[in-house]
Amino acid sequence: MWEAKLEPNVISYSAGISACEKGEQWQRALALLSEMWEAKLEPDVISYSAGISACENGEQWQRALALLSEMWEAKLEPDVISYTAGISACAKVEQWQPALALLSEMWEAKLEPDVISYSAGISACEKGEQWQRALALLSEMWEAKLEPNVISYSAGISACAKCEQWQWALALLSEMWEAKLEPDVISYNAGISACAKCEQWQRALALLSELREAKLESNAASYSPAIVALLRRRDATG
DNA sequence: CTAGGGTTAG
Repeated sequence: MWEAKLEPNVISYSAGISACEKGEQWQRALALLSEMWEAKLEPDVISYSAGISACENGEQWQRALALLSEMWEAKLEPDVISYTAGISACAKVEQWQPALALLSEMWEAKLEPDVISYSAGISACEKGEQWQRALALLSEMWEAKLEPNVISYSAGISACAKCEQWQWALALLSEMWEAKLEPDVISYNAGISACAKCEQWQRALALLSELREAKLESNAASYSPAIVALLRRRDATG
């Protein structure tokens, strides 16, 4: 654009930053942010949030946090989306403590985290194998009148699955029905995975049937854990 | 008109 004597604006730069998604492109994203300052095109909240997401994809969680600080310094108040992107950046690399710290920081900054922020936090707990904390976040959402949705619950069930807490995974599935939230394939698959990991193969198969009865389209992730559980049982029983 | 955030297996 510069070469064509067309001056890019803040939106063009933000789009460019957002395009720096894969692999090592986070460096390019950060370079674009600096370039904006040099060109006196002040990056806005969206440009920075896109930069934070680029850091997430590049697994650069500290740099994501650094961008959030930089925003405060530049008097560009990060919004709910900027923070949520930061939480995801931490989640991606299993940094559940900084992810939860960001959630608290949001409340302190009077930036009310929304359902997406909490779901990202639950996902961070899942990656960091903190199932109790994932459950705590779900309760916290209800208390804050932020109704968890199917995605929040699926993330919670995954956290239970990862930590081999099949009873809690099933409890969350029931809780969804009580809350009139219909579990989707992802919720079921996470539940099947939890049961399968704990050698609860009958329960895994029961969930698989439920999934089919609900006319939800099963996929490879629905069957793999159940098959693994059955194979383990076969090996165990000879 | 054109830009930013959350869920599943192994």
